[in-house]
This record gives sequence, C-alpha cells and structure tokens, in this order.
Amino acid sequence: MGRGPSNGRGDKLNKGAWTALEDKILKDYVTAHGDRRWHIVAREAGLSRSAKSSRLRWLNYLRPDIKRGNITKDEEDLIIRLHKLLGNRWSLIAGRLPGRTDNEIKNYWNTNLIKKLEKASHTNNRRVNDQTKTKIETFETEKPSALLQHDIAKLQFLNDDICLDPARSGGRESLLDHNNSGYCCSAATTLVEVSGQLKMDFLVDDVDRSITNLEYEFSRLRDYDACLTGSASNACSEDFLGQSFQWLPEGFLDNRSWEFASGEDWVI
DNA sequence: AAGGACTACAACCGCCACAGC
DNA sequence: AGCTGTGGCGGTTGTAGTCCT
Repeated sequence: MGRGPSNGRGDKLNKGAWTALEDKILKDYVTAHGDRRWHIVAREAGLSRSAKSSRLRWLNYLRPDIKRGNITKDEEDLIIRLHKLLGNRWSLIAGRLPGRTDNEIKNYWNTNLIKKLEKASHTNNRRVNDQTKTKIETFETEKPSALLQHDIAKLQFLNDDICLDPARSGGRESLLDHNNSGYCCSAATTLVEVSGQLKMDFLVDDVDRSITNLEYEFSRLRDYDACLTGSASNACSEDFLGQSFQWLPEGFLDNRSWEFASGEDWVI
C-alpha cells in the first residue's frame, strides 16, 4: 500500500465527500482570507484536504454566487449553442452562464444533453437525404456593416480558403475566437460571389440543431458587428478590443449586395 | 420487499500552462 | 534554460438516490 496524500505536514489527507463541518471551515476561511494561494488555504484553514480538493470544493459548491437548482430551458439552449461553437471547453461555456460551474455544465451535458441531442438527431435524420450529412442552411438578413463583411472575408484568407467558386466550400473554423475569449463563430465557412452577388454559406452537420445554432451564430456576428461599429455595450466591446483588420482594402465589399446562399439539399 | 439498472453529480486524477526562482 | 510549485482544465470515476422489474 503506497503512501496516501499528504498536506505537507505528514498528516494524511481526507478524500471523498466533504462533511458539513469541513464546508464551514473552508467557507469561513476563504470568506476571511480570500480564495487565492490554495496551498496556504488548505494548510492554514486546518483542513486535512489538498489544495486542489479545497479549491474544487469552493469553486463548485461553496462559492456564494453559485446558482443552485435545475438548469432552465434557456440555459440549456445556451449550453447547446455554446457547445456547438466551443466544443468541450466547459469553463468558457460556464463563463457565459452566471452562477453555473464548468463541472455542473459538464455533468449536465454528459448526463442529459448528449442523450437528448442524439435522440433528436436520430429523429431528424429520417427527414433528410441519407446520402449526405452536411446541409447548407438559408439565412436571410439585412446587409451587415462593411467592417463585418471585411472581417468575414478576412477569415477566408486566414483559412486559406477564400473562394469565389461556389463549388468549393470551406471547413468549420473559428471566426472570432482570437484570444480564447469564447467569442467564436463556426458559421461563416464559405464566401462566394455568384452573378455579382456576395453570398455566405452556413454549413451545418447536425440538422436538428441547425436553425437555433444559425440564429445564435448570426446573432454573435451581429454582436460583433455592433462592437465594431460602436453601437454595442461597453462589456461587449471590451471582448473585441485590440483586433486588427488588414487583409482587405477598405471598401472592398461595400458596394456588393449581401445575402446568404440558399441550401440545395435542405429538406424540411 | 429485494436487488439490479440507471441517473445525477460530487470529487478525483492526470495533464498542461505559466510564473517565479 | 531548466526546475518547481501552483492553478486551471477536461476526462473519468465513485457513489447515493431513484426507478424498474
């Protein structure tokens, strides 16, 4: 039998479920001294717990701003959308759901949403052509600002995938996640020019989630657009400060009409 | 009522990034 | 430049509670 975990003083560390007394000790200590330097917290609070265990208990359970209770429908929708954009980056997703922890969202995803989405996907897949998994969704909108168009076009350069040939399509790539801020968009995959019109295709590979995701993704584009044009809130603007746009000359897209390409194989 | 299957979620583990030395 | 300590993250496990037969 190997040596058990220790707190540096030779004391054997507790593992497993936290007791109410341990919770109280930790909460009182962190409230008084702050939640930094966890090795000091663990040592000085008088808990026979590791720094890691103490930190996790505080962040996932004892923190005063934790929201207890069931995940709401709105929160669930947001989790699905964010997961579509960010993947298993639970801390980023949690950052967009006040009072929820990454662990809670991860658990909710693994125990509820995976099954729910698999079931929905199975149902919806029967509605589409079984020869293809990738769909192109129509999304009509008013013309975004030139600056946003500019940035979308920049993306195409970044991906080395700008194409004016509608036969080509790009892969799903991050659009706005320049600094791991969590603001990314996987929607703008292909920019094409057809008969003098600029079109953007949204490629989706998950039919049941496509519409809500496209709405969400496009709303993120609009948020981003608002930030660029100065019409957004400070909080939003701060997320995009310091971005630079230099791949296309100003005005490159200004005089083009703007729409999103219609899907050819979308089946309702 | 018993016990096996399933669910929910707290907690742990291993890995990585980063700062300080 | 390399080492060490620490914090943070995502994956996984353990287990209590619930459901089902």
